[in-house]
Amino acid sequence: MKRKSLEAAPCPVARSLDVIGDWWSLLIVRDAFLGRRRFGEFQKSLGLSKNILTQRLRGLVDDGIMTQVPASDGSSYQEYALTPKGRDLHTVILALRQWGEDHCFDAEPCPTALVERATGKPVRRLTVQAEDGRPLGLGETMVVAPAG
Amino acid sequence: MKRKSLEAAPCPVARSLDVIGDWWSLLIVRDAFLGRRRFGEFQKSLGLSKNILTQRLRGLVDDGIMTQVPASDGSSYQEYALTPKGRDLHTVILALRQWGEDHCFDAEPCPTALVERATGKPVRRLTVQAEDGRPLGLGETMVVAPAG
DNA sequence: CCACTTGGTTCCATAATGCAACCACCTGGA
DNA sequence: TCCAGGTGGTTGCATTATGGAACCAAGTGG
Repeated sequence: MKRKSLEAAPCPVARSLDVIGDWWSLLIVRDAFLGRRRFGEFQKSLGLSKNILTQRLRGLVDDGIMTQVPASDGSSYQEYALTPKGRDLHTVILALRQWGEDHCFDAEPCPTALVERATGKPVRRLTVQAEDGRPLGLGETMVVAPAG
Repeated sequence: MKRKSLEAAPCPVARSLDVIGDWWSLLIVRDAFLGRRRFGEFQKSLGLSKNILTQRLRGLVDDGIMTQVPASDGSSYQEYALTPKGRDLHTVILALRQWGEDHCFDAEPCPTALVERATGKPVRRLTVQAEDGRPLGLGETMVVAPAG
């Protein structure tokens, strides 16, 4: 009776969620985007227990999303850094961020924003677009099996 | 010792994950995008047990992501349909899809693709962009607190 | 009116989570 | 050099969530 695995599912969404779909992994990745690299930083920031953090970090390393690297401050500790595969989660995190900004702050205003570092201007909103850039609504897309 | 709630977190990513960050909710939403509407359809497609599906659907309805509507075939059963809030998850699902296509099909080719219905051409790749459309790498963005 | 489908609920065993205590190694200062 | 504290974990145990199966009521089709 273990948790159902989706790793063999044909759908890429299911496979992604099988890897990063638990409660903490994406938050750890988000923290890594924010520059956090040390075990203690993640633990303090997320407020999760250390055994769970250990499990999750190990999972992220096993899945090639993060790697352990020597600490940048010269100490003999190790740090966790995103791999290219982990950095590719940027759009996933941004999509979640924009949805949360729109729908999870009913009363209060959302206290943070993602901006371009050079200009300080907010990042452009993600939209589903056709090949040529036309915006596509929900009914204008479909999922197909290319080489049935 | 219940699962830690992130609903009061200041970060919109955390709040999003608090709502849709469990193993099944986003997959149900994905199925809804694919046109599935009935309890039985979700259950057969996802292969999850009915009690869990009941819980998740109830949660999605409570959170305003889906609603129960009278069945479209005239029977007295009910169906589950996405609300506008649920439809806004389209970019989140697409981001997960693209990441999965890139990183979760090492050996085999990914068997499905999201295409524009009218043309059959694949949807454009999501990227993080500046206000004017320039692509932004990971180091070119930062999170700020607008009205500190 | 009766069999079958649909959409659940209930019960129970098992896995995941969270807290706290513990521990080894590293580091910095006296 | 020695020891206090920080870092990065592990272990044990209580509590929750998950998953499977059995059960059940209302709807539906013949």
